[in-house]
Amino acid sequence: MPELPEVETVRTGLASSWIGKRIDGVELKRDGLRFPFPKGLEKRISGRVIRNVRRRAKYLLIDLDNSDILLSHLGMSGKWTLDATESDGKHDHVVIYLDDGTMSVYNDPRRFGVLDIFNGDSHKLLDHLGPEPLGNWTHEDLFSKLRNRKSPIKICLLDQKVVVGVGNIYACEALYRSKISPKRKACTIKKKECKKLVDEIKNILAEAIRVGGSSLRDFAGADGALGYFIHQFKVYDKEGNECECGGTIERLVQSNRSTFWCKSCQK
DNA sequence: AGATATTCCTGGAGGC
DNA sequence: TGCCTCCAGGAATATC
Repeated sequence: MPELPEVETVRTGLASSWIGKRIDGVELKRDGLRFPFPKGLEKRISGRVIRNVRRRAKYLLIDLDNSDILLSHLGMSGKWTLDATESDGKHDHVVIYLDDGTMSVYNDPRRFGVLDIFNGDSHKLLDHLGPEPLGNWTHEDLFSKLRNRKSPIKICLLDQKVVVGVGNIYACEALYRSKISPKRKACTIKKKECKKLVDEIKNILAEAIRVGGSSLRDFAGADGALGYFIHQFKVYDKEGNECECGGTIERLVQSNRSTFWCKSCQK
């Protein structure tokens, strides 16, 4: 379940392995993932040199030397394996051959991922995205986005127009740290609470990136598979556990998604 | 425009 | 053992 920190960690891994390499060939083992692969993708990227690997929200952006940009989203179960030794796994969908003789394999059992290519600064999947939480995102910005929203704060945090990169896990954890109930209508969150929430979102994402970065070697695994790592969570998937305040962690369903929280200390 | 439900997909867990 | 159902996740899409 890659959220922003996991994607950022994958970006670091891909960058260190890919930048400066030329793509000698590409093999697509199916028609597409969540969307069909663009027509002529193999021809379009073969021979190109990778200039940079960037991230926007949970999207990986791979800059090629002809200013084309390859876009990769891991969906929920996507994984890049660098320096792979084989590429015939059940859910291996894309193989990229680099000029150093290595093979990078994209594996994704659930196929919620995306692989696309575009040129210019506009892409349908990127155009509507909200602010990066680790950029100069402020509590004033969050406050103004929430002021007319009647849905629960938890749901708004998952809305990529409000802020990007925060998924189900970090939304739960950030609300817990901020002592804000996930059920609160977003428009009732005070400016001071937005400040706390923004601070905690920045904190937990930065912490997770640090953990991912420092454990990149282990996290990458012996086979070089970049996926997601296990972070220490306080409430996520901890239903029934005792909270530090003495209360009990509970699970509730909001818009068909699990929310974990402590009724005693989140108000 | 905002809110809500549905959709994609597979694997793992739990029930019987 | 095997089947069935449910659940997890991101985010576009459709519908109200």
